[in-house]
Amino acid sequence: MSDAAPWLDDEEMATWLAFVSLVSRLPNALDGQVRTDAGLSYFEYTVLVVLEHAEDRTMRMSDLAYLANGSLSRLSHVARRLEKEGFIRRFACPTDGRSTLAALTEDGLQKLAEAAPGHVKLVRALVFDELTRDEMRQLGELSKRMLDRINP
Amino acid sequence: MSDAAPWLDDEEMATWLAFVSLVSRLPNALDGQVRTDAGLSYFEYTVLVVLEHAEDRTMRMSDLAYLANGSLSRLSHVARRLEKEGFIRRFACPTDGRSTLAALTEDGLQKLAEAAPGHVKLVRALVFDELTRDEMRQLGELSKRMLDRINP
DNA sequence: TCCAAGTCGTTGAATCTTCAATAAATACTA
DNA sequence: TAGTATTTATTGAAGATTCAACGACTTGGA
Repeated sequence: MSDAAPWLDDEEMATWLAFVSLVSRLPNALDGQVRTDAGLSYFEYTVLVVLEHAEDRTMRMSDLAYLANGSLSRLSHVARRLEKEGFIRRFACPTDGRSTLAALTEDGLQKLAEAAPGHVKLVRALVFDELTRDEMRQLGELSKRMLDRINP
Repeated sequence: MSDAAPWLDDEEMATWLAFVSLVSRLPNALDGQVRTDAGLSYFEYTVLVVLEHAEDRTMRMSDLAYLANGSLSRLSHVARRLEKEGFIRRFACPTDGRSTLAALTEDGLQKLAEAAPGHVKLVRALVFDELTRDEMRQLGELSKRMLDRINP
């Protein structure tokens, strides 16, 4: 902590204000759509989407939490709710007694179908319709680099 | 809602996965630093920063909520905590009886000083150190455009 | 002026998330 | 192999956020 970082200059500050505002507001926008269309939070929706693309639509809780961008504890609480509603089921992992596997049910798959079209439409409207192909690639590139900094 | 949006192609999907992951994780990273350095949530910190830059370090609750990227209700709850701790004070607006003004106190200013250096350092480490000048400008540009889509 | 409609902020209840503690199983090491 | 350290997941309590309802005030039009 000994070395002080220089403060942001005007251009950096303008960039930061816009970017941090985007980062704060985009999740709310996504959440609102999914909640309206399917009665799920965006995190719950993400959990179901990740499971949908997993092999056998099944995944370890730890891995699911990581891919859904949430903590294991958060997932555990949410999984209880999702299981209670019948969208997923949980069972012990046969090869590692510590692990729990979560699987998407048919009801969960159907729930996804309710939210997905509206979600794609919103993502297009808010993000992709605004970008050229090159800008889109660049956004992905920059995002990956920043992510690498965030993750250990 | 009649027209269906085409699903994302591979490049779009890869971009979206990275971007949405970033958007989900960056707030947590920022929150952790501010919480460690000053015992504030990132939203609380943002509220103080916005006030710091306001005229007379004073601002209407509504405007403050907007600029801090939160709902008015959220701000109202947080303002109670911040006021209790002595970092801000609230008083009736003299020109509009409906409004409340919030002002940063000396203690609040000092609290900011505890968190700011670490915050700049982290923002640099996670975002700006990773980008060239042109990429930085581009990120700001794209962020602004997406924000315009989100806001009404 | 008076009333209806709109704006501004707060509040309490319900919901969600985090944090720390715990339990159970596996991996490592001497 | 015994003992310790790690990994995995869940839980309950504390804290934070959202939502809907409310009260107080202002604005605009009849």
